[in-house]
Amino acid sequence: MMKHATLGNAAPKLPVLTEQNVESILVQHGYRLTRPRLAVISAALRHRHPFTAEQLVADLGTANGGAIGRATIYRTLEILAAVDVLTRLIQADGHPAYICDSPGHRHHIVCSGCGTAVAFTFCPIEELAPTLARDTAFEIHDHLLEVFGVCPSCQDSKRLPPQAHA
Amino acid sequence: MMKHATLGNAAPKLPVLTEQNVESILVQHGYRLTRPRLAVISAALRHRHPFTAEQLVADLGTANGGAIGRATIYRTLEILAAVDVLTRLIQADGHPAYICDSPGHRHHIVCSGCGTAVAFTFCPIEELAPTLARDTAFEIHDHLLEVFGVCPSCQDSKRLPPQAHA
DNA sequence: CACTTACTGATACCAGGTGTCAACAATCCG
DNA sequence: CGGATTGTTGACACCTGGTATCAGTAAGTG
Repeated sequence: MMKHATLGNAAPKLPVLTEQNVESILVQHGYRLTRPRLAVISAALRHRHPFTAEQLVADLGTANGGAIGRATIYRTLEILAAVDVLTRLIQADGHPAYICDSPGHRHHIVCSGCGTAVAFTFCPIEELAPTLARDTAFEIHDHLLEVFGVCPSCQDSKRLPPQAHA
Repeated sequence: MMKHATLGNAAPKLPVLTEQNVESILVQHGYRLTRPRLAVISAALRHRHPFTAEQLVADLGTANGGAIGRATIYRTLEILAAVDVLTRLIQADGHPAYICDSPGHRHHIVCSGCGTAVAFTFCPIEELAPTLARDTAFEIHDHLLEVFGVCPSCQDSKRLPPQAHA
């Protein structure tokens, strides 16, 4: 068994999501393109690692140079998740974070060291669901799956002589 | 492929966890058996569905008849999870809840209607992990998996004539 | 350009949870 | 059994992450 020699796309060739992509998706869904939303989109896309909502608040919030309200940032993240260009994931410490992705069902493997997340499209629940539904008599509607581990570069830094400067 | 005709134990024959079990497990791990802890254990075991920490606070907290501090309740839940008799799971609405289980790796399928959770021991990540590790070069350490659906009895109530009294 | 309506930001609030610390009480030891 | 020791407790303050409200603002439309 276990014929899935590849995982859909574990690391390579994820289509890049641009600001233009996101903007047109928003318009297609009937959302207005406002200055605060554009700023949130731009900031979210700049992050290559998962980021927390409060990080965006720190970047863009009225407390700092920015002029975007906390509520607006949360609302915009919610919209981006609703149109499927943003994934909300749970980090190893249990706290939520967000990451921009092209639309489509995917899960993430998240590094407990640096937070880097790699998406994969293979979903083991799809094949488990029928058995599970039969055995439990539940109707299955959704699931939550995150994998936690250590990324290659954090593995390397751990292997270094422990005489680190800190 | 897909030879798992059963899921370990999806619904039947879960060994029952008693107060005595939990108490001896705690002692084995070097924890003291205090009056507040016994009360939390007893309250937690009384719940047959997942419960939130704040529910226990409502049941046992100093605000009500009880005399157990909020912090103590949270700390005790943490201990019970550490010795593996309590699972912290995430409900469909994203909020955490707790449920008592005999020790062992398991996941839950949680009803979005009534909150009922059914445990299963089959873990699809175990077989996925090697492929994932190879494809991403991550060291895999842990994972989070919850399945959401509707339990048989909530399916029934939805099927009833929609002239509900509410 | 004016108007409709979605959107914004300030503020207050909530849930869920953690840190601190003096008082307390399980257990150990003799 | 009677302390002493040390893990544990409860009150309290505080924190993160997020939501509700609502008057004011600005996108998009004709």
